[in-house]
Formats: sequence, C-alpha cells, structure tokens
Amino acid sequence: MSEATAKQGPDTRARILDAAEALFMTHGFEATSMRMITSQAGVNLAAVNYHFGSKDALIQEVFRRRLTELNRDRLAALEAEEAVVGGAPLKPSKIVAAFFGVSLKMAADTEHGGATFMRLLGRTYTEPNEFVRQFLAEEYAEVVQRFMDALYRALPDVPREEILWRFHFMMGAMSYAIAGTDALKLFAGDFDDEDPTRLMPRLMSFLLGGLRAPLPEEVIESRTIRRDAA
Amino acid sequence: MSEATAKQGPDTRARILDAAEALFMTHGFEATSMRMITSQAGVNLAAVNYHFGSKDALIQEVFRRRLTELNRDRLAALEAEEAVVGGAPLKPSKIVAAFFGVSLKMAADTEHGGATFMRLLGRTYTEPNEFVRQFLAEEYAEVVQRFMDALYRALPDVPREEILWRFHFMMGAMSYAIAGTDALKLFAGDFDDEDPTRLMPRLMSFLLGGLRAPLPEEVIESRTIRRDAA
DNA sequence: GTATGATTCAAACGAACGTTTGAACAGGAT
DNA sequence: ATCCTGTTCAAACGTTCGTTTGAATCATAC
Repeated sequence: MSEATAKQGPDTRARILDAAEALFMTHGFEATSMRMITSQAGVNLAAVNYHFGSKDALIQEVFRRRLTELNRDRLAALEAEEAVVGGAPLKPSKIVAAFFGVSLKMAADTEHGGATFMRLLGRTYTEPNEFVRQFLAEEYAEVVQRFMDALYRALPDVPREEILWRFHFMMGAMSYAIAGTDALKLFAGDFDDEDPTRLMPRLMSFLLGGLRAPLPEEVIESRTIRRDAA
Repeated sequence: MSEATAKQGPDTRARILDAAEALFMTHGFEATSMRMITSQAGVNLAAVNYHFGSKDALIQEVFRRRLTELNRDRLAALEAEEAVVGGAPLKPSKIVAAFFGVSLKMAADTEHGGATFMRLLGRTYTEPNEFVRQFLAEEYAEVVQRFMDALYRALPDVPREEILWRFHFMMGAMSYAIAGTDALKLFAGDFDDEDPTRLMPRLMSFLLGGLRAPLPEEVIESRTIRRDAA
C-alpha cells in the first residue's frame, strides 16, 4: 500500500525527500534505512546515493528544503512588524507572534507535508547526532540573532541572559506542543483531537505569560547589588 | 582512557547501566551499539544479554532505575505540600514547584549521574521508538494523574483541557532547558556556564507566568457561548 | 539512426549490528 | 576432592546496514 504510492511521477528527488521526511519523523534517523526510504518512495535503492551522495547528505537536504522557506517567512514576518512601527521597538507579543506564528502555520499545513516536517524538526532540536545539531545551528544562526536583537530592544530593562533563557523555554514549549502530542495523549486518555488551529492561541497565551513573568528574585537581587556596586 | 575507567569493580550490572546511560545520552539509542556499551563499561560483550536479556530490556532498565526514584520523590513532594494545607486546594505554584523542583534537583546532581539521566530523559519524551514511548507513558501515568488532579482542584475555573495543554507546555520548556542547552549555546555565543542552581528560579518564574497567563480569547468565548447554551 | 549524457536497475561489497554458543573460571557447600 | 551455580570469556552466528559497481535504459541532439 504505502510503497505503491505514486509509483509514477518523474521527480525522483522530491519523492525521496518526501519519503525520508515522513520516515525520519516516525522512526528517527538511525532507525530509518535506505531501503525503507527507497521502497516507500518507489525508487531504486541506489537512487539516494546517486542524487544526494550519502544518507547524511540526504538528511541535510530534507532540512534545508524546509528551513530555507521557514526562516525566510519568519524574517519576513518580523520585518513586516518592524515596518509598521518604523524605528520604534516592537512589542514583545508581536515578536513572539512573528516567530512562533510562522512555525505553527507550517505545523498546521498538512497538505504539503509542513506538519510532518515541524514534528520532525521539534524532535531534532534535541538530536544527539553531532552533525545534525551543527547543521541546525548554522541554519538558525542568523534568524535567531535577528529575533534576539528585536527582543533586546523590546525589553531593554530585562537582562539579555534572561531573555535568552526565556526564548529557549519558549522554543521548548513549542517543540513539545508540536512534536510530542503522542506523549500528551498517553498522559491523559481524555484528550480529543489535536486541531492545530486551536493550538495557536493556546500556545501564544502561554508563551507570552512566561516571557512577561516577573524576574526571579535572585536575578533582581543580583542586579540591584551590581547597580549599587557600580 | 574512557574504557579503562573502573576496570575493576565487581558490580557488572551497575557498570553496564552507567555506561549505557551516558552513551544513550550522547549518541541516542540506535547509534549506541552493544560493543560501545560493554567496552566503555569494561565488561564482556555478552554481559548485556546475560544480565538484561536484550538491548531493549537494557534500555528499559536504564530508565526504570532512575524513574522509580524520581517519581517517588515527586509524589512525596506533592504529598508534603498537601499535608501542610490539609484538605484545601494547593496553590498552583506549590504544585509546579513540587513536580519541576524535584526534576531540576536531579538534573543538578552531577555526582551520581542524575544530570546525565535527566538530559537523556528530556530527549526521550520525543523519542520516535514506539516501545520506549509506551514504556515511558506507563511509568508516568500515575504521577501525572495525581499532579493533574491537584491542578484541577487548584484551578477550578480553568478548563481541564487547558490545564492539560499548559502542563504539556511546561514539560517541554523544562525538557529543553535541561536537554537542549547545546542548542542554546549554539544559538548565542555569548552564553556562559549552565549552573543548574540558577536554572531553577529562572525556569520556575517562566512556568508560573505561562500557567497563570490569561486564557486565550477563543477559549473564553467558546466557554461563554457554551454557558449561554446550557 | 546513432552518439551522448543522465538516470535507473539488479546485484554485490565489506562492515557493523544484536544475539547465541559452549567452554573456561569462580567460589561455597557437601 | 567434587559438584553446583553463577558469571565471564572468545568466537562465531545470521542479518542488515550504507555504499559501490557496471550494465541497461531513457531522453535528447546531431
């Protein structure tokens, strides 16, 4: 059934990428073999090495294909908000909505495989594989820097280290919300469908609540002391 | 060097478990071979199958050894708080502190491998491997139910589904905070050490801010409508 | 029609995997 | 001294892995 899917269709590269994306999400990188990928895609075993060179190169291409678009959209959303306010600092809610709204929009796109990819991406942030982590970090470097700068300007009184941590927490919450719904289902049986449309407002409320939470006492104290000393 | 570690020491089982725990954290389950584990532990290749039966059974035992203690401590922390207030509902902050405080305490224990395990556990919540997820869900079922019940009582006006989601978000934020510090380091170069002592207040502020955030409009509206209809 | 370059194919490669085997070794109890 | 039970050991098992190979097939240009 599954390997008979789209037996024709000339674009071998795209079929391999789609099959690999879905299988990586379901089984992980190591547990997904070339034979699983090629049979699911309906192509010859050697096709992956011919078109991509190696399994590692295929993994990279699976991510690059989507991340290029995703991060372009995120930057576009941020710049659109910045254009509205001119040179003034953005509201934190606008920055958070730009970053995570684009993410959730792709996660809601079940038509073109965006949902599959976002679930894969969510679990890949904690991927042990060194080269995958390295690659992800490179792909994200610019976008994260731009968003962090926007947050620094939006919250000039909050220590930068604190903003960094909270952005990290937000990334974690989002990734689990997208990638870990299975875990949640198992936590509680009385849990109905996972409509991504309703996920967006839920997550956004939570993230903004966390971002705007009062600073931990320890940080406030150490800052006060530091100010006194200066 | 590493495989020469503790060449003596009679407790073969414990040495295997320690080696497996560390290697699973660094490389993942699939990428960690029996030969890596046994050579790191300084035992014979067949020792794993002799003492545990199979690689899958070893994985289970790695988790059970720690999770039993972790979840017992979490329940104890919750019951201690409940004892203080008698039969009255707990404050949400106390519930959250009981659950995540115990987690972070283990994550801060670098002496007995607790830190290693918590990082492993964090990435395992999104583990693709079906049997690992199933096992984790079983181990967690009781504890999560007890904490959810406490939260339901603490927040009687918040829809249960909403609490469930926010608990899920909180789990994600914590897991990334513990397991994904590498990703954060790569996000921003200017990031100093990861002192777990300071992580605790940071994370707790964020989690409570998210938990207590105003409900998304959509939820409030739908509840109002439902009330009107009823 | 035939030459050319890109793609597909069946088959095989060596390496690494998890697991099994049967002998060797240990230490107490009889 | 002998047996017994639990443990360790070197070696091998069959399977699957990612990759390579060289011929077959296709499309396009001459």
